[in-house]
Amino acid sequence: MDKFPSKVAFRDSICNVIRRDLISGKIGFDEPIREQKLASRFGTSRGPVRDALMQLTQEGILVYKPNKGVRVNSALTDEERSVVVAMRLELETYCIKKFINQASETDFVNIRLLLERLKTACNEASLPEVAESDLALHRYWVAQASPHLESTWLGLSIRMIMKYTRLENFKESIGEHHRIVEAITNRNITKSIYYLGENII
Amino acid sequence: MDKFPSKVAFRDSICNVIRRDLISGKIGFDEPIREQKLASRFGTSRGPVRDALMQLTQEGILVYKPNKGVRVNSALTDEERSVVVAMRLELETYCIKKFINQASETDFVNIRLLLERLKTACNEASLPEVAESDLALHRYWVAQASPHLESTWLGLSIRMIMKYTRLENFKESIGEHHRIVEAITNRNITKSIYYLGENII
DNA sequence: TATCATAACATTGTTAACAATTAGTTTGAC
DNA sequence: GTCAAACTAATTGTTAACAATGTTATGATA
Repeated sequence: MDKFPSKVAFRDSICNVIRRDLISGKIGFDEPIREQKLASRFGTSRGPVRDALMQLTQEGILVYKPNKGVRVNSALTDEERSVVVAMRLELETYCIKKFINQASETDFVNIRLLLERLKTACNEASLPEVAESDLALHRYWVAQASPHLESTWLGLSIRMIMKYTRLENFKESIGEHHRIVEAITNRNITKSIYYLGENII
Repeated sequence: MDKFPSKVAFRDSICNVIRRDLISGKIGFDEPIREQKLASRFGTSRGPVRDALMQLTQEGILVYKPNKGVRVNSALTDEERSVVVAMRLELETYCIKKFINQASETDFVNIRLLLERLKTACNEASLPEVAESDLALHRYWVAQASPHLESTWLGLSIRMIMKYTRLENFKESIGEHHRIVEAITNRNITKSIYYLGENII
């Protein structure tokens, strides 16, 4: 039975676990997802599980059919994915600009920490962990710059990752993010956005 | 006590009603939303209401605080709104292109019907009804072209509307949509997208 | 009167039981 | 042997009760 940090709501924790299972391929496309199974896995009742599934449905990861529960959503087409990429780039570009203008030294410390975490994950070659720390890093400046749009951003990013990860070239990923973080901490907007564009494809 | 078409899930109906209340200003910003109140209004228990609130939270309309429930999310800043506009335009442009290439005569009949509904609403000057039929029209080609991205699109569109409606100039709205629909039924991609860009601002 | 602890209340979080629906399996007529 | 109807099991949908948390009102004390 999985355990959680105490204060976080059940549903969020369940969401995170399911996301990880999806990224790591533990749950296949079009595979049905059973509420009771998850409930016993997490040691809760079906209530919080339903909340979590509802949330992931809205994120576009899962798809819901009345009286038949949820299943993993089918993958985006290549065209759809490129639209999603463009939208995410639009959003994240705005966030990075804003973040660079408003970031404190503490923020820079934090993103360097997140970068370290990503590097570690890459070196350990653990795909779910890489995906998670990749998202966590990007998420940091998004959340700082525009909490309003954080959930929008998350939805886009998850769907991008689920289409095909591109996260298996770990070395590249380290380099790309190192460049981005460096440019940000130098408050160089142009370079930051350029490197971001190279990363988000 | 509000009533629903029988086959639709409770949560979706509740979502729709809340969305309408928000657009029409019935529920103010930062106003708390009580589960029990909604439950008795809809004649259900709190369960389905919670599902609906969860869904709207993920849409970005509501915001959730642990143990304190949900409240209406604060409005986007002007900058954030323009980012959302750009994203929606990106997405909907793709959908219209695709829609024009794949649409059947039935589809054209349907969007003409939806256009009529919008015109009627505009003439009756009922803001919630205008907003709803406006969304319904756009939603049609989005859903046809890319069901995968429908919920993404909805989230963006709702947040746009909530910032400020721009829907009070009913006459303009009729004209704009008339031009879009005409261009689409002529399968003229260039014009369709041009008029779309004039409409989504 | 101002302040703080405490008790009443209101609201959300969780659970388990029950209802409704769907999926699967057996039965039986032909 | 095949198909359909009836039955059974599995799953989701809904509900009401209870637990945990947050909010407000009360009252004693200084």
